[in-house]
Amino acid sequence: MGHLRIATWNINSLRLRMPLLERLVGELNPDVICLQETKVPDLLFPAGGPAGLGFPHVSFRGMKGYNGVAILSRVPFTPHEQAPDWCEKGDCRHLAVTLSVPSGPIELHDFYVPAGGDIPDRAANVKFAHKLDFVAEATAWFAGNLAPRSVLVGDLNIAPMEHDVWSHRQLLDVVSHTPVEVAALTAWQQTGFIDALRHFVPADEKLYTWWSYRNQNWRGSNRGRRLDHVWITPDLLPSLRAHTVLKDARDWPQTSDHVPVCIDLSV
DNA sequence: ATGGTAGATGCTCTA
Repeated sequence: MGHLRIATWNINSLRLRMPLLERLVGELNPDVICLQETKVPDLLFPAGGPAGLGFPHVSFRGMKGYNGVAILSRVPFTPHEQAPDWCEKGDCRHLAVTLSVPSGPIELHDFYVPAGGDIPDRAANVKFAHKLDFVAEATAWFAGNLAPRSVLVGDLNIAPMEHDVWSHRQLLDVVSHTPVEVAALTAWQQTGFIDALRHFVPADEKLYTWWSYRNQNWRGSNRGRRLDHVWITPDLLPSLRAHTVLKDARDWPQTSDHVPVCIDLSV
């Protein structure tokens, strides 16, 4: 039996941070990398880059300037051709593939959920409405289409638990931790997923994957949030071996405000 | 209460 390490990272511009992607490969040696905010149109995707890093299997969906997701893999996969167009915006926030591993196929979803703007009010802020609608659509879709042996990763832009943020009280009205968002994300997860990171880190322990660019003393003040997630279906729980939150990546030169996260599965 | 930074873009948006 082998192992499969699946990493997820909001890279915040793939072209700018190809050297950091190489560093990620060197430090974590993942078998699969799911990226968000690639910010590169498909025609400009650095096609030879992933193969040069040892990832010959690539799927990507990008657009000019914003959003964009990509899956890079050492193991063969089949891309899903028929993915929902969430909120009918065509805005490149989701990719799915079926990984071919010895124990059988694993379905992998890579999501970049809308950030939602600054005002946590659906009526006053169309970006917040979009975020809630996106999560509701995803919830409905997974309620009817969740496959066995599924892994869902990505920047979900919601920190659901009290200790997923530096101050539960102070962030209750801050987009990413409002009760309505938490309820929405919880409903999505409850379509059939286990929170793989919290399997390892107790609920009363702080766990963050993002620290704002606006706080240069990010480690000292440690005002982080857990916006990046790894969910698995219960049938994969016996295979779940380890997790990593690569916090030191937040100190890499010209890095993303998110850090890479990964899990190890026995396959 | 405010503003702080970053990336892509092109005289501003998104995060």
